[in-house]
Amino acid sequence: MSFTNMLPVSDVVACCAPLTREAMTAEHADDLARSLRAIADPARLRLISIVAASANQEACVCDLIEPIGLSQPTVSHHLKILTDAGFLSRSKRGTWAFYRLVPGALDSVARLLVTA
Amino acid sequence: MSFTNMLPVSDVVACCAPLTREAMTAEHADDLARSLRAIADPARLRLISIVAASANQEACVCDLIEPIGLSQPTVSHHLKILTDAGFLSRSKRGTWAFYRLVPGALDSVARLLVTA
DNA sequence: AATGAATATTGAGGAGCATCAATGTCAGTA
DNA sequence: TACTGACATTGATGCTCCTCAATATTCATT
Repeated sequence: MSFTNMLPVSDVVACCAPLTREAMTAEHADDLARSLRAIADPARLRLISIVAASANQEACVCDLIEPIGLSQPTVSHHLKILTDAGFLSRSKRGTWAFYRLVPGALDSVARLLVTA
Repeated sequence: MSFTNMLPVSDVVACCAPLTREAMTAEHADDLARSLRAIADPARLRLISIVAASANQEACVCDLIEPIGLSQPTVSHHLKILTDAGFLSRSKRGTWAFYRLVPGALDSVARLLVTA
């Protein structure tokens, strides 16, 4: 996945009618597809899920590697994709990196899918 | 995309708490990711959009090729993916194939994404 | 400074996917 | 039966992406 020209969800869904209201433009379709691709992966869905279900709605990478069952570089890779896409935010404290959900990001995408 | 073991959205989302309520299982993540991958493509998003915005909420392939701007086999390919995933239904009348939205399919996915 | 721990980045291999040209299938028609 | 039109399938090509090993970076501790 090339994440040059990645723009966060909040921009993608700032405007615009839901998917089924009127024929969408090619550009709008590209943007929404980019956001959807970021969450269309089982490892990333589980990362989101674990982060959301964690105490304080945040988790550090060290807490995510074992439950996900992938290598540390791969987990970091997925976290970067989710962060670049605007679904997660990152804050570093000491040597640890903590990730948390960006409020409303998932809901924005969900709103675009909903029918009427 | 291998569509062996493809199961429609309705089954994927029959049960289960939204993504952020509790840590999801690997199987559930796989299923949801499969559904999301089906719509995480600009051409397929536009197909859904055009079908939904058409008169009677249905459109035949011949009406879709020109606005999408891809070859006829490619459009058929995308329509098959959306149909297998449970987002579109197909009905053949004469030599024409008409596609329409499966009611509630998109909403089911949207419900899983929504936060709390 | 040197060491160790947590995370990120790089590079590579292999699987998956979008696309098209060519061909196949099937219904309607002459 | 032959032919035409609408759509589906097959096969090939090139690109995208997931994954890991190896390496780099960054921060705290000694």
